[in-house]
Amino acid sequence: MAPQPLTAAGVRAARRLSRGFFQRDPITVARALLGKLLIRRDGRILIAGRIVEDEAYLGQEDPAAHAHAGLTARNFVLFGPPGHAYVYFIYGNHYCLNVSCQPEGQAGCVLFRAMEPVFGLAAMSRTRGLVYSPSLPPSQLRAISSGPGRMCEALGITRLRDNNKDLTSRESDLWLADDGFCPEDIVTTPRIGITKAAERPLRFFVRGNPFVSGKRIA
DNA sequence: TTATAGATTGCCT
DNA sequence: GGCAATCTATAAT
Repeated sequence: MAPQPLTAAGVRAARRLSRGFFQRDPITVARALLGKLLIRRDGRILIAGRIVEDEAYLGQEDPAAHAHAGLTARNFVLFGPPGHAYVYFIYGNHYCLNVSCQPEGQAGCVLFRAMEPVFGLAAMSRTRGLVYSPSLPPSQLRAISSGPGRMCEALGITRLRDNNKDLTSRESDLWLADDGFCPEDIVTTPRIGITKAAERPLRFFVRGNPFVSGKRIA
């Protein structure tokens, strides 16, 4: 299945999500974020993807969450105001993007795991070191942004550039937006790639969407 | 000060 | 399917 592309006008018309959207518990926010657009503006270049997979990480009571250790120099964004980007470097190679949830002082976030590229596919592919053509097979289109590290690379997300950025600010070059799209069916599974609290059903994805990471399920 | 595991990916057999 | 790459936070000397 090929991605469902948007026009530049379609991307610009989408309404930016406000702080109140993120000022809720991570499970509610994670579910609500599926189908929303993640948009980057790089000068005159616009890049956008539709969120199709994410995971909720709770506060200090969640052993798998970075907030579990309490407030540190690395995770301070999680304890700050909602709607801010928490970016960390993992395995010496990749960045992962989260958005902070809950009122200020309360930790919690959503990890973005995969998006369906909808605008700027050539630019994303270039950043990913891939060669783009509209007629690529699904397996190669998936490689653009299915996976937390791949998504970040496609959007040019780094810790230096984006950590602690307010994604709800009008000036931000990275934001989330609602274009009215609503996923029909959401699947819930355990989170991926963790060992602690690995049984908790806190991963969510759009059923049947080919850009969800990992093996094809449901 | 040194060791190790980690919210991953891509290349190898 | 297996495993190396390669940085950082945190635990262990």
